[in-house]
Amino acid sequence: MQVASAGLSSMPSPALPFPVSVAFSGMSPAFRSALGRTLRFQRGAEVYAEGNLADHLYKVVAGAIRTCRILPDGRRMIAHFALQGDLFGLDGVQHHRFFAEAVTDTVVIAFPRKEITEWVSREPGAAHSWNTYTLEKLTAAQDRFIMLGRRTAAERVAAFLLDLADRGQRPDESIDLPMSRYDIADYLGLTSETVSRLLSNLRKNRIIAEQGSHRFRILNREALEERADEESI
Amino acid sequence: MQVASAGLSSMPSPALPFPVSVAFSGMSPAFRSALGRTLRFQRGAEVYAEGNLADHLYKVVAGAIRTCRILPDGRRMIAHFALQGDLFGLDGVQHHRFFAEAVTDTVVIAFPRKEITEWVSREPGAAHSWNTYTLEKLTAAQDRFIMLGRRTAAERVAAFLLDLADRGQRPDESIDLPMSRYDIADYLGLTSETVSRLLSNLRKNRIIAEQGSHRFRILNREALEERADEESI
DNA sequence: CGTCGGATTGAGAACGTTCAAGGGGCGTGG
DNA sequence: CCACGCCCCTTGAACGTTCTCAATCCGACG
Repeated sequence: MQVASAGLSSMPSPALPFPVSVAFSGMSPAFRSALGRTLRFQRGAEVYAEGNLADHLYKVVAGAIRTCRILPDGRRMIAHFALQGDLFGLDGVQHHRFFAEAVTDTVVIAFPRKEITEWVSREPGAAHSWNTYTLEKLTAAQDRFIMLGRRTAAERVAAFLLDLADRGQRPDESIDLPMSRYDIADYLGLTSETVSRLLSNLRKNRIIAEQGSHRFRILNREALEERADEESI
Repeated sequence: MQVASAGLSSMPSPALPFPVSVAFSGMSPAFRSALGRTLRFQRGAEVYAEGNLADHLYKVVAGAIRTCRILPDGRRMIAHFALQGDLFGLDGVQHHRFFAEAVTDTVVIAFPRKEITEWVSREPGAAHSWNTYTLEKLTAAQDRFIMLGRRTAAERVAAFLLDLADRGQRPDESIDLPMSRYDIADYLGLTSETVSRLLSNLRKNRIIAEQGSHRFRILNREALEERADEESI
């Protein structure tokens, strides 16, 4: 499993001067764990449960994490997919209001929130960086309201693929979908059957090409963007 | 129009020591405007447009505000209703990504964000308060994902009424719905007809009683909570 | 008293779900 | 190495919830 350069460096414009923001790549495991503890999770393993004390923030080094909630009747909603380089764990003030699981075998670094708080109050500019980061997250969440409230199934799936493509940043427009159709459905507020049908439809229309059920390549980005009804800002 | 005691006091547990947190009620307009500018908007008037510089934060003194976005084909989504005492305007890092309108005739106070930033960096504890506030907003947004992605129309309407009842804090379980059925629909990801039908249904089942189309009273809170499928945490 | 915007109600259509069956990939065990 | 089983994915058909279109109603206001 490839280990990415880590730290809290996926932060906003003024890169976070938090000590962990240095690249971890070449560091010894001992030093790395002094800044943030490295944890490994097997596919399906729980990182934290709903209700747990939210005393850490996590960064995905490799793999993928989903944060979910399950309703009493079994309906599940996925709030967020954290991919390589993404932070997660900000789903509650005191206690986690979602649970987090590994989508695939995953390596994360856990940073005590206390340290972040101290860093924010200590370093000049840190408060601004941190604030910008949470504000960006808030803004992204609001965009998702529109997705879930006003977009059709086809638009959601197309937008999801584009989002993954942009986050993946692969040169050849290939998309790695580590999660199952069920996961995608629970992220988009659909059913796995609908997701499957819509992916098939995109394949039939030569907009995407399948390379195994968890890897796609965008053949016609323009058409995909049209289906996502991209209205930027 | 009744004017509430104002300031940024609707903030998290450790009340914000931002200068404007003092009650405005008895102050002269001159002094009030030195801290935050008081603005009045007629029903339907725009507070800010999508794309405007997000250089202020607003507090509703009286009335109600909606923050919305409209898709190219006319579909509209309302991200947030700001009622008496609520803050709004945090819908973008640099520029507003939604527009804000007055639902009814409304009085708001506009605080320059610059002042808030300065206050956060100046006052001890302010950073923590502010951070907690944005984190609470982020958490609330995540809860809304479940609402929009996994709840039925009936559950959404019931939960919406309970939310308004709790925010309104009226002793007699009466709910003031300043917004139209269209607004409610665009907030819940439904159509106005569906909202209307479900409200009629609640009325027929003696769960709520109508007191004019913009005021309801909860007759049977237990039944309403059951329909909202309340699963706390 | 008439007009207008919003609210309500009905009927039919559509989108997405549900239920059901079949297929395929992968790991495990024989 | 092959067979089996387990997921997960795919596809089909029927169903149901919600939307769309349309008519009517109601209350506020001139």
